[in-house]
Amino acid sequence: MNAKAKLIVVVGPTASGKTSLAVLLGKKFNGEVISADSRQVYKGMNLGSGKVTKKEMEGVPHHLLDVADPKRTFTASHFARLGRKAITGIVKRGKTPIVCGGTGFYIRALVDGIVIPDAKPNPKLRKKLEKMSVNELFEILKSKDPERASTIDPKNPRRLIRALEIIDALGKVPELKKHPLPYPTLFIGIAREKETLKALIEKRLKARIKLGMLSEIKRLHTQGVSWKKLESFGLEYRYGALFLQKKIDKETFMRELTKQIFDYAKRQMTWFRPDTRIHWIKKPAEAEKLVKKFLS
RNA sequence: GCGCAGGUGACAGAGCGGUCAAUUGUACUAGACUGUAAAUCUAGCGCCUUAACGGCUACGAAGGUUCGAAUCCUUCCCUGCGCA
Repeated sequence: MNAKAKLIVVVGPTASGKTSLAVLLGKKFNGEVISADSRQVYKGMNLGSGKVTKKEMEGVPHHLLDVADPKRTFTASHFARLGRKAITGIVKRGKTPIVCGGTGFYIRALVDGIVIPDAKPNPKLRKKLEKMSVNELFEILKSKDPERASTIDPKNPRRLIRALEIIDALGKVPELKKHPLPYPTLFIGIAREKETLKALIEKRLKARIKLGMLSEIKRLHTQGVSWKKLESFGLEYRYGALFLQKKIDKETFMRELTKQIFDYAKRQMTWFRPDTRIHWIKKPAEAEKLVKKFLS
């Protein structure tokens, strides 16, 4: 449609300041933000997921927030579909889409357009397969689709089960294909020293708790989100749920959660680090400069 | 001062003559990622070596016994508990 349309992607570990950078860029460069965060898509999960508030948006429209019900399962596939739609809309309006988030897989699915095999989650089959050992699962996979077996992590039950699920629906796991978005794309990554990040994580966690993060979790539970589900969301929701059920005490809650968030940040970096397209910046001004040049 | 127990890698804690650079947990570090991705999974973790069934230094310290010691003996240092 718009031959001149360009895309900006902001990534970085949790608590690095992506949200405010995206808003800043949105304001300066007439953009709209597409959140790429696997937890912020859920309604009612605000404080625990670090969702931007209306006020913090400063008038910059945000997409892909509150698009899912936490009682149901939302996936990368849904995200890619909705994200694509949102970006098309933004481009049509003559504005610049800014994808911003910490979920590497979602960003890859959306921006690089990896074609996720068209096999819906099959809870019945999953339940059955979950009872088997990794070795058994791997043996079955090897006999049914040796190609996928040769590339898969043979010890990861989740991957194994999904592969078998795809085979159940499609016969075999299709070769990985990509349909990237057709826009020139600038990748910006927020770099943070380990110690700095640690401090930011601690500070942010304390602030969230003060704002009522735990009552938010309690409310979700009251509204019908099971403890089990909340625990599966990880981090704030997992440890918050454990604490509210009195499975852990306050001290353990704080200590473990802080550590887990930091570990998560490291995992995020493992994901982003090898991506050579990313321009790592330390200050918002650097990002501004990059974007200015990129858009001109 | 006497009696008993004990000192092991970042910490906790196994090992009690060879197969031990030393089980395990935690911590730490790195990595993977085809519809759960804040999830799920993997690897490394004394030093040297690209790596090794390779070399070196190691189980409080110093000696000793033995073909061989983290493991046995002696002395010393330190810690805990009991009695003075």
